[in-house]
Amino acid sequence: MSTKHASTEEAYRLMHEGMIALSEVEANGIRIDTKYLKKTRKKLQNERRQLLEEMREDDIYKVWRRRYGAKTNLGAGEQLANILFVEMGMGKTKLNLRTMKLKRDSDTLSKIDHPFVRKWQRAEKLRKCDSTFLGGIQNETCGDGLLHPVFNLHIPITYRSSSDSPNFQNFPVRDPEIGKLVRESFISRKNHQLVEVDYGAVEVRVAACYNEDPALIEYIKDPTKDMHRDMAAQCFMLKPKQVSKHARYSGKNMFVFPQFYGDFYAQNAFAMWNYIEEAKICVEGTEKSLYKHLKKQGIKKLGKCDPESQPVKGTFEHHIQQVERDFWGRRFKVYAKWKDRWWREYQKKGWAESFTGFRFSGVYRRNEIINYPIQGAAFHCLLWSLIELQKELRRRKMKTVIVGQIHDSIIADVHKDELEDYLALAKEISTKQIRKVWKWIIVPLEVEAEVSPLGGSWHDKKEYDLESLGA
DNA sequence: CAACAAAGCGCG
DNA sequence: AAAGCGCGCTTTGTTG
Repeated sequence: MSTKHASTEEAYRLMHEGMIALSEVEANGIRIDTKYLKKTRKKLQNERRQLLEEMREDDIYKVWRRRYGAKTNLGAGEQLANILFVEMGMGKTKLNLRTMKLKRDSDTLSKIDHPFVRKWQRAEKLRKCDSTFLGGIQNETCGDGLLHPVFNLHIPITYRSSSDSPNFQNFPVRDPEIGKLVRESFISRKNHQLVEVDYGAVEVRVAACYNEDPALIEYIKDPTKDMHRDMAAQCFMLKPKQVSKHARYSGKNMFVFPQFYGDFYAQNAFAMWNYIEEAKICVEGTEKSLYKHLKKQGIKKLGKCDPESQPVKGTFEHHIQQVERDFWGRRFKVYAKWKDRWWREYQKKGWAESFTGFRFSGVYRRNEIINYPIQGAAFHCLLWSLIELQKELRRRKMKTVIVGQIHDSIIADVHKDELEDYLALAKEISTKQIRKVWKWIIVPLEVEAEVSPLGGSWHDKKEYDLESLGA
């Protein structure tokens, strides 16, 4: 391997300075709309109460009541599973043989077509939103309206960070409705606006630094190429032009990323099939569902997706197996070789080391020892940038404060007169300066920015064109 | 009553 | 051969 690695001393220094920088972030705090919290929690609780009332009118509730009597609890998933799967024999689920409990996660329940189950799922979603997120924020917000989430560097075995009290790193965003409800709680200080700067595909870029796969590097360097679109096209047997936004999303999050993290075809096929069935994904520019399109291409069924049995020809599972074979055997074969080499080296030495000088020693599984140094080093790019950005804000006596960090993004409360300076600075540090210090970064880095309007909330953030900043 | 484990789910 | 990973938080249900 190259000599471009950081030393253990440098790794220590990064942790030391990182912890100091993050403690400043923590001290800064993020402003909370406490009135909005109160109002919204009440609203959620009312809607949930309404749903529970309606559920008590359903015949399923009668069965529930007969089975559980005074112990009946409409919030207990275990009870629900027993009612649906044992008492009423609706649908199928799996039994955990160790604990003898029935599975009742949202994928399982979604397959049961009944209004009672829909209401139950909705009620649970509202409860999680209310108690974990809004409640968590409310309980930790100080009298001055500032929230000070804690950031840790000494906990994750990957050498990433974690956050608690409350966890600032898992506020909803994928579900638009819940994301809005929660993120409207976060507002800017007076004359400030919330700004989120995040690295684009930093894990993939850092992975490319380790494996030096020419095909992967080409995808990163050539802006006209799009790996996720291409993989979606291959998975769904489309031309690249026929790949819709949703199809690309599926290719990215249900094939490419899981594959990079060591998942395997059966799980990918299962997830993608469910997604196109439920979300009714179409061939781009037409009304034709992907489901139908695949049927026309000779793929009529999903397949068993059981790791024990070989996939049957003509199933989606079999097709995705072929795509996987092509992915590692042809497209990214240098990456595949690197993974084998990395694993063998680790088995020989008993440890592996990240580019950033952090050592992973102890017992790891194959996927872990391959992923952690990538995941860790990707976060260290963010941490390094945060440290330097913080230093520069202080040096320039700026009013802008960094208020949070989410693995590959930095959230700041930026003074209205400092917006352009801040964005230019953040971009310069995190894409240019870092590469002068860490020579192991052999591919370009990119950042994207989202800015919320003055007086707006974290939810109101809009894409900001960094190109418009000029040199 | 407190302490704990398990399940589930939010994010990257 | 194996078949993603890491976190934090809440609720339920059990145990002592």
